[in-house]
Amino acid sequence: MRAAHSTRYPSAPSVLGSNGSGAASSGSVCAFFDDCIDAGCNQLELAELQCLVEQTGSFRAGEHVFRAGDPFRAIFAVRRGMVKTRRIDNGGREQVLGFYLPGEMIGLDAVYAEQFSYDAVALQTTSFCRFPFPAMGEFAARAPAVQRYLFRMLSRDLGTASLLAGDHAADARVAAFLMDLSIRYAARGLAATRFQLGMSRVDIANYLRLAAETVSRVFSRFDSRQLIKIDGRELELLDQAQLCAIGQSLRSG
Amino acid sequence: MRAAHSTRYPSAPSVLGSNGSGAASSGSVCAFFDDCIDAGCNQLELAELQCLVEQTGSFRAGEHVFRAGDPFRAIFAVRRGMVKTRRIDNGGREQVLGFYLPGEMIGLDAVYAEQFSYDAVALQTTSFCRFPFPAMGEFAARAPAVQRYLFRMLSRDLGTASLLAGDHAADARVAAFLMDLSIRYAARGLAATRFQLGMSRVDIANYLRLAAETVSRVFSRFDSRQLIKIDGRELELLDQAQLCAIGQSLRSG
DNA sequence: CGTACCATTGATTACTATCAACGCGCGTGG
DNA sequence: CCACGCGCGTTGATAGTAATCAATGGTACG
Repeated sequence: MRAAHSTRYPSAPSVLGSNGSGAASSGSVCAFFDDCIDAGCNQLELAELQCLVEQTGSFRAGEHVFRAGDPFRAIFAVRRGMVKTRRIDNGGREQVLGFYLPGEMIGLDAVYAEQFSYDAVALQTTSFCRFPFPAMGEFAARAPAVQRYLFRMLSRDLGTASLLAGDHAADARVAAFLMDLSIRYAARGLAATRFQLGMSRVDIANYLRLAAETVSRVFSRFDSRQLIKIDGRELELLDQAQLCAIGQSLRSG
Repeated sequence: MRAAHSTRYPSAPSVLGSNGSGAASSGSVCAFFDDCIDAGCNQLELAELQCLVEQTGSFRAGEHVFRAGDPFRAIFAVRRGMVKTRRIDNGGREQVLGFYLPGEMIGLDAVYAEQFSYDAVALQTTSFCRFPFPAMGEFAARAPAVQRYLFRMLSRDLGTASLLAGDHAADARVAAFLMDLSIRYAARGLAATRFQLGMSRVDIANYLRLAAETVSRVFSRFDSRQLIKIDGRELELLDQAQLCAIGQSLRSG
């Protein structure tokens, strides 16, 4: 499987410490730095990037980080907490577009647009690194590696979107969803087999285009099959191989 | 990939000569030129762009334009015919990702990647404009308008992908699909209420994540409801307003 | 002229949405 | 302090919809 959000990010944390700034915790704080290093940013560029970034205060659960229609002024990278992005369709119904874990970036696709096309809502107490524009854009224009990186992230999101859209089996979607989370946690050096899924069943269901009851039932089924152990939002993955298999099979063998 | 791509754009689309014509896009051959004009490319840049483009020979139905894994060397814009993009998942099943009409561009998301992530297959006899890289990339780097345009197209694709992913009602998906086609034909100045859908029911079904039989049934239902008139692959839209409504309503009112 | 492939239609099955009821934890306010 | 409401999560019963299996006719192509 491709793993929706993830692939690259090796567990390359402390590389940043090289240019002074106190070593950021064990898990890296921000995808941007890591990936910039991978992408070949030189030290000068990296230092410049570091000067650009700001830290936001924290948002509480339910608070908007930005709304659809807000002018685009910055990219956000989650430092702590969790965020969902969503859109409200013409019928007034919410459509959850994605979840963002610590270290992941939101708002990339608005880089060259004038405004955001969706809401970002904190699911827990959440804080960010903020990369302001147009300063950031100018920087990117001068640093090809950054430019390329932005593009690649965009392309990646594009592939991701169509991923969950694909299969229709509820089991498959949920399994793929769990494995995706696991992989993304692992990519940041966080616990990948035992973690809190920070969002409600309703949000998961909406994201996967299922009914909340169905999600709940699938969880129960997986639990009784010893594939996972779930208690409220506390999750443990017991058989990743099989989950992965379920996630891929629509109906084949 | 055979075919003689050597010519230098002989029958240049008349739209290009529009120093002040304003003829706009009535039957323009290639989206790139039109949109570049909209995006504010100056004449110098436009002329340069024209030098870069090549024409490909034609591909027959079933032939590959490129395959997943092929090194990325160019963006393709459909001149005539139709193309589907697809991916083969680990189970060996085909997943249709999209269809491309005359004037539309394929391969954008590979701009800064090293290789294509999906196959492109001609559904009919199809020919292309070909924008070679890295020449094109260097050009884009020098022309901010082009750069912005590429990004915007990428973002647009991203939004589109999640569009069809959303709802689950077969009627809604098919209706949205038809309206999407219609709008895209209209955008290129082609007949928008009466056209040939160039792909098989199987491809449509795969794209919409439905069974082929279901697509067939929905067509029949729409036909008997006087929403469309369909005979084989010849389609006429009789009630676009209602189709649009069906396409958006999942279950609201 | 036969062999695929495509499209349509019918019968049956399987899955998931929906409706409904219940328990739980939490914050507010009486 | 406790009652209450509210959002969340689980589970059961039911119904609707689309997948699947199956059969048929049309058409393009060698």
